[in-house]
Amino acid sequence: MLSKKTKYGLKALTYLASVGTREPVQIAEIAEHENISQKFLESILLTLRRNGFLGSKKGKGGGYYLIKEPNEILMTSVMRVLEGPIAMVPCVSLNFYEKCDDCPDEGKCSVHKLMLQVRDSALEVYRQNTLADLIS
Amino acid sequence: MLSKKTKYGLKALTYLASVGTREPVQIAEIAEHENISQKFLESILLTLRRNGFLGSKKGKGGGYYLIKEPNEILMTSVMRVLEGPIAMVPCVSLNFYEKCDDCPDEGKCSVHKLMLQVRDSALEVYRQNTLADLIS
DNA sequence: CGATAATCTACAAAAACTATAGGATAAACG
DNA sequence: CGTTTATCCTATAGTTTTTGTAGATTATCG
Repeated sequence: MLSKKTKYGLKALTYLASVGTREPVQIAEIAEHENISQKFLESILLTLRRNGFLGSKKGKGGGYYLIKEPNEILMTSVMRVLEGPIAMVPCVSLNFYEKCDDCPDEGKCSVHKLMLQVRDSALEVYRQNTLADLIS
Repeated sequence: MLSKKTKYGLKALTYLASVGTREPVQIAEIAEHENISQKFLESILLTLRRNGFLGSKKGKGGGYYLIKEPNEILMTSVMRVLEGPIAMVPCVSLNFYEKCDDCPDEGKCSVHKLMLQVRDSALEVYRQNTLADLIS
């Protein structure tokens, strides 16, 4: 299942992209427009900022804004930051590889074999989509 | 992330398929061979049986065995039973559709748009793989 | 300065996952 | 029969992850 964190994060990014301008948008405005708990959204926007997707401005007239063009924001990187590894198993992860304790030979592991294909197909989708592609 | 339940369930199915015969295989043997907690595996095999993948036999010489040919067991059905819906969001699920509370218009939702593609690509992988394909 | 809005840490509630316990049931076998 | 074997079944406990909430702090604007 997709976490609410990812869902809300994606919606927030989409909203910021759809606004068009680079003017800061307040958390409250995003939260209200997308029906998200403001405090929860707050923490999500914070991680998006720390990972280079958003800029922020404090105080009156402050808020969050996109740092890059929507068509430069790949879903691969967004998903990795919000949802974590794209692979469903660490042993097929490109960026977060880890060997399974229980598995003596990855080459013969059915789970490995299947999840490798799932990872590749998901990766292709995320690579083909930028934030710009998700705006209707 | 793939749950351990799914991982272990897949491994158990693979093991039963690789054995080849339709002779019952004891839980203990599967658990030992695949490095799985026996008691946990027990509950997993039970749900696989209840969902029509396995047959079982009690008492001496008992155990679990495949009911169908490995090439007739599609990963779509295995994954749905073990892991749940293939879609990452209920609003793009074929078998478990549910509308989002927070989303006024699915057609305009960026999450919906992206997850629809992810579902389709995952579905294609699962449809192309039977249990027989996962045996090396 | 006073109001506004993001920042940050810590923590709490809820849900999901990963098992474990222990008896019930059924089959095989002598 | 009765004993042994192995699955069946329910309940529950422990852990981790998710989903938030609280409250004080810091920066900015006018």
